[in-house]
Amino acid sequence: MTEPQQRYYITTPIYYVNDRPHIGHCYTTLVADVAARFMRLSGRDVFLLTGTDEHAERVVEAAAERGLTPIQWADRNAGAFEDAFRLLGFSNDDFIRTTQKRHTEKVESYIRRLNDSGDVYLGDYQGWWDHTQEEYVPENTAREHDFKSPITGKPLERRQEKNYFFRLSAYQDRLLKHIESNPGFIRPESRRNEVLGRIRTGLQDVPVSRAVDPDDPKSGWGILMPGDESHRIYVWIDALFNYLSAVDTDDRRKYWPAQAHVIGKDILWFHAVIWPCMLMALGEKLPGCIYAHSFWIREGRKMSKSLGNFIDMPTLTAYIDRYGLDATRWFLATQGPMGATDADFAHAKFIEVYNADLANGLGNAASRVSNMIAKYFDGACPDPTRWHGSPSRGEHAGHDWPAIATSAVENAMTRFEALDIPGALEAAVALARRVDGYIHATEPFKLAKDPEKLPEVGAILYHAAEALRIASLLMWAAIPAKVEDLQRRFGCEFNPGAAPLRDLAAWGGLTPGAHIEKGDALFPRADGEEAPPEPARAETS
RNA sequence: GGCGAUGUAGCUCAGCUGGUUAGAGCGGAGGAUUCAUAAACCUCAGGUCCCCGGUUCGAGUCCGGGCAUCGCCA
Repeated sequence: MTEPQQRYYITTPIYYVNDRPHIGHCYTTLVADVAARFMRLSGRDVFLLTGTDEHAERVVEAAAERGLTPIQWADRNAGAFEDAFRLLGFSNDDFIRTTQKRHTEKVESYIRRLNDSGDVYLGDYQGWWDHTQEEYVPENTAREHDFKSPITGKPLERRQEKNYFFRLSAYQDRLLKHIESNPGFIRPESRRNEVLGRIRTGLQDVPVSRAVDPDDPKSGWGILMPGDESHRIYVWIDALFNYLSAVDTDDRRKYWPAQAHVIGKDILWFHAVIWPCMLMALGEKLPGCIYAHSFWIREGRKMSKSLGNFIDMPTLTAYIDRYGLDATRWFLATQGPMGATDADFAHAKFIEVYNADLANGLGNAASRVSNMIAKYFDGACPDPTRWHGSPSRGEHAGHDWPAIATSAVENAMTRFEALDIPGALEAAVALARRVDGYIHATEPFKLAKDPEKLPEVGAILYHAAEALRIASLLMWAAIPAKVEDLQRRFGCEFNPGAAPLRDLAAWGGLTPGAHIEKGDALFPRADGEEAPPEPARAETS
C-alpha cells in the first residue's frame, strides 16, 4: 500500500518578510493547515510547508531605517510570522526562510543546471522599474499609469541591464497542453481560464537575475548568480524554488511533487506559469494543483491602509480571546474566499455562523445527547444491542445510521481531496444536524418515562452519540481542540492519524459502558447584540 | 483598451446537455414541544430568475443587443 497518493505535500507561499502578518497570511496558511490535518487524519504521510521570503531590496532599506542588519530585521519579522502561526495553531512541518543556507545552496544548484541546459541565458533587458514592488512594469502598463507605479503611484525608473533570462517561451506549448489536459491543475476554474487566456497571447522569456551594483549595498542582498557574481538571482525566482529546496534532501525527496500549492490570487502568474515551466526545465514533476484563493474584505469594504481597517493580528487575537481559537478557525475555513470572489469578514456573519454551526449545531446536539445519557443511564454509554426492535444494527426510524455516516465520511473525503474545505465541513455539519432530526422523530425523552422502553432509548442515544462522534471527526481538521475535547467527553481515545479515517469513522466506535461526560457547553452561544471584540492596541513598528 | 466572468427569495448562493407548481443554508414570522446552550423540530418567502428583442411547441437554462457589478492583463 504505497500508492503515490499516500503522500501529501502541501505548501503556502513564503511570505514577504517586510509585511506584518494579517488575516491574508493566516487564511492561506489555515487552508493549507486544515487540508494537511485532514490528510494526516486520513492516514496520509503529510508535509506542510510555510516560511518567509527575505531577499527583497526593501528588506535592506527597512532594516537600515531601524539601524539593523538585514538579517536581524528578517529574524525579527520571520519570528512575527512564526508567532502568528503558532497562535492560530498551524501544524506546519517546517518553516523555510530564503536566507537559510539549505535554501540558497539549492537555488544555486538549480540555476546552475538551468544555465548548463541553456534554459537560462545572458541577455539584455530594458524596462520600467517599480522600485517599491521590485519588479519591472511592462511598457503598456507603465504608459497607462503615466509611468507611475500601478500599486503605489510612485514614479517608475527607466532601467537597463544585462540580465540572465529564463527561456519561458520554449515551454509555452507544453504548459498549455498540461493545463488543458489537467483541469484541476489551476483552480478555481475562473483562474484557470485567466491563465489560459494569457498564455495563448504568447509567453516571453523572463529575467531571472538583477545586476549587482558594487556601490549599492541593497543590490548585494540575495543569492549571487553562480559563475557570475555581477548578478544576483531575482527575488521572485529565488522564492519560488523554496517549494523544492525544502524537500530536496534524502529524507524528504519522497514528498515531491507537491499535491497543492495554496496561494492568493495576486501571485497566480508566477505559480501557474513561471514555476511549472522552471520545473519542466529542471526535469522535475509538476505539482498537482495551484489553488489561488481570493481575498478577504471587511464589513463589505476593501481593506486598505488609508481606511486602517486591516484585520491584523490584534484583531484576530481579540476574536480568538472572546470566541476561541477553534471558532475563529471555523469561520475563516467555512466562509473564506476559496472561490473567485472575495469573502466578507463581517462580525454579524461571524456570530451567525458560529451559533448556527457550532453552538446550536454540534455543541447543542452533543449537550442534549450526553445529558440524556447522564439522566437515563448514569452517564454510561448505552449498549444498542440490548434493543431488538430495529431490523439491523444502527437502523431505526427510517435512519440507516451506518449508511448515513459512511456517506458523510466519503463525501467529506472527496471534498477535502478537492480542497473544497467549506463543502467538506458542511458535510460534517449536515451529519450532526441529522441527529437533531432523529431525536425529534424518536423522542427518547418521552420513551424514557417508560422503564420497559429503556433499551430502545439506549439504542437511540447510542446512534445519536455515535453519529456525533463521526461528525466531529470530520470537523477535527478545522477545530482540533474542541473535537479532541468532545472525543474525550465521549470516552474515546482519539489519536489523529493513528488509524486511517475510514477505520476511525467506522460505525460502532463508541464503547458501551464507557463514561460519557456532559460538562460545560462546548461552544457557548454568542450574543449577536454584543459589539465586536476590541483589539488591544499596543503595536510597535 | 484587450480577455474573461457574473447579475436567481432580506443575505450567501444551487440550478447538468432548454420541459410539470424555480430550490438550499442563514436571517425573519408563526406553530408544536421540552432531552438540550430560549437550543432543536415543523410550517411560512407568492421572488418581473437584471432589461429589451429573438429562436423554439416550450427558456433562469440557447442567440443578439443593452445596463450593472467584478476578475485578470508578466
